[in-house]
Amino acid sequence: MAAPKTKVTITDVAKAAGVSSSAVSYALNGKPGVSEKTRDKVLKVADTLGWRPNSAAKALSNASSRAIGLALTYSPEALTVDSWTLALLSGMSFELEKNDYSLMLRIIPTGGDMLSIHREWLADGSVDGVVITNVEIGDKRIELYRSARSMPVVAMADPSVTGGLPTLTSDDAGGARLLVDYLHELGHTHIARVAGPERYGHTFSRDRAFIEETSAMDMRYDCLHADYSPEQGADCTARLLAFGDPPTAIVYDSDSMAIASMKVAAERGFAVPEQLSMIAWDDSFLCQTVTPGLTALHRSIVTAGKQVVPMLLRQINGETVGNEYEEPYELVVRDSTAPAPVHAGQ
Amino acid sequence: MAAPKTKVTITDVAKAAGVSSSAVSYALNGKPGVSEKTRDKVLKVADTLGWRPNSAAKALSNASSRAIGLALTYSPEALTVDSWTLALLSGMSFELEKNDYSLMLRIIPTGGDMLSIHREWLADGSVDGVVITNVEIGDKRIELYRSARSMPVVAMADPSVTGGLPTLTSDDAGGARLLVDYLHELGHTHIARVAGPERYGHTFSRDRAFIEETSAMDMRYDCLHADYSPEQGADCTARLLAFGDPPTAIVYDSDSMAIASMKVAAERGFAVPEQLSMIAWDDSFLCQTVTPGLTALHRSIVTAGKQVVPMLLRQINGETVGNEYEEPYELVVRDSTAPAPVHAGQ
DNA sequence: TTGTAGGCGTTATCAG
DNA sequence: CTGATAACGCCTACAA
Repeated sequence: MAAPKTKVTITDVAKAAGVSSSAVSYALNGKPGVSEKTRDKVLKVADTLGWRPNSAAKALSNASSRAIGLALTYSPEALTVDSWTLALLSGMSFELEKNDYSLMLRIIPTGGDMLSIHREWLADGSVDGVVITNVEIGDKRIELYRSARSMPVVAMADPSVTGGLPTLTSDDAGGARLLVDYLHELGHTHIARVAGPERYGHTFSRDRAFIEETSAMDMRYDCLHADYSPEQGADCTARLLAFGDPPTAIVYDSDSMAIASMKVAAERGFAVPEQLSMIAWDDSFLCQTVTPGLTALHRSIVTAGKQVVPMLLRQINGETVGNEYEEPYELVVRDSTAPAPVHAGQ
Repeated sequence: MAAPKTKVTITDVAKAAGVSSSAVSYALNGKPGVSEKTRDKVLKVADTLGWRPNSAAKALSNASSRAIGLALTYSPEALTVDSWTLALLSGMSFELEKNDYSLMLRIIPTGGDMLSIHREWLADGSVDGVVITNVEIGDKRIELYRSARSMPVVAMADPSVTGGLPTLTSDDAGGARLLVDYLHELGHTHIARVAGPERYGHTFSRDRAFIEETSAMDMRYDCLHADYSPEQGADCTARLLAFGDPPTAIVYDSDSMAIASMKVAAERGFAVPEQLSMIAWDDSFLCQTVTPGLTALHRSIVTAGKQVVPMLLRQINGETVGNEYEEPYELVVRDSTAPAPVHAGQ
């Protein structure tokens, strides 16, 4: 077959088929208003001519771009190993492809002007819907979409920070309780956590749940906040272990911080898990491949990505959607956790 | 400020400013043909009205979408930790944002119909340019874009498989030589490699360079091909170590396979690096955080991503671009490599 | 310097 | 069942 010369339009097809352009449009879109015979002819001609709808013209006419937007923040250090982002992209893409939608991805440096991207999307019609992640407390994006009310949105966050926008929530408080209770059962009375950035809503949810649950269990709880980067994770661990009375277990808000910290523990002479238990919040292949295997709080980000898309599509379709919840967290016990060490003299 | 009611168009601005729509267009695009006074007025009105150009209309009118396309393949297992992909996305996004371009990302399952995505892009005008990665030998995409000649493209691959399309190449052969020579100097005479999928052009380049260089150095060289997944990486390692006469050094085509294999080596009783040296092709934070630290062949994928975008933009701009080369590989020696073990009795 | 008119490719309306 | 015709919002000759 010959390469299609240039762009072939619906008018070309109409001309070649000897019908009007509207007949072609009907035929091509499987709509009534055209005879079977004409339809077949048009389809055949369109095929041989290699016609494809022009996306811009379609978008202009329908006021729909068949794309959804995702704007992420880029932290040069932390991103290199961020399995979360990639899993989300995969999950979303899987559902988007099924529905003939594309993903408009924008990644900007941390601290960049993300809000203007959303303003653009809100006004220029280049996306039919938007997913918001890493929602901060008092997040401007929430306010923006809330006041506009014209753009399908799903926020992946705790409902307490999404101001009534459709939300997909992971049970962070439940996860925190799961971890605290597990460590409590192992006899730990002093635990610590290296958390994600304090400004994020999910970090806050976890913070609060940890405090509540440890206090209910009468455990001592220390918490340091980092940016998910291996470096800061390791730093925080070093600080925690330098205490006169260091914790006997540390929970990390990301697998990368946990893994980077294993080396620190080893260097400081803390045997894992005998003297120090370590747990990663969010599981990945790394947790199972590292030695000792890292006990982790598991959830499927891919599944969350798959879940968020239909919520968007339903809105685009004019339906109202409420909040949904991700699969619950699940504790995967490996080799990095053990009963609390018995202090000499106790 | 009040939330902009609905979409505000150029005509609305014209009406509000009391001028014609073309005057508005000129003013907004900074083109001559309008007085300073009018321009200022228009700009002011547009701003207060919250006008933003409609992307579809603009695209239709200019035949330009200000988006570039990237279609990737999704392997549920391998993707979870693929730092390569994310680094590429970051690098590309960084440059794209600077130039006011978006990234159209499509991820499909391995074995899916990627070609039809490209046919779509070629015909529907939804992207102004395309980046092709993981080029296979005899890749249909190359043929497609070569015969169409209408779409700006950059292939990230070896020029030998890109059929004359503009190409960004990493010096895979050079990297291979670097590794072989390094291991040779350490006294290794029998090395192995767990490579990526055989169908990829870059795998082939490495394969050939390894064979040539090891043969020149009079070294024995074994090679197994895997899919970059930790599982297959570990499997291959197990097989290699089960030989009666196992290699004393193994090179992995991805950091994830290398890391997953460290556990296998330990289980089989191979001390790293004393009895077995391990090297990862492509460096990441994981390599330095793991114990022992993994010696790695380093390159900046982020930089490559940054490099590929201008190549595309220049083409979009009508310029002709040739092949370019990524920064050379650099060997980062850590703790997983050592002189070849001396055999008992030698 | 300004405004009018036509085109970009589709979809949708409304006569025939 | 068909085929003009008018949007969609922007750009750009071309006239005034």
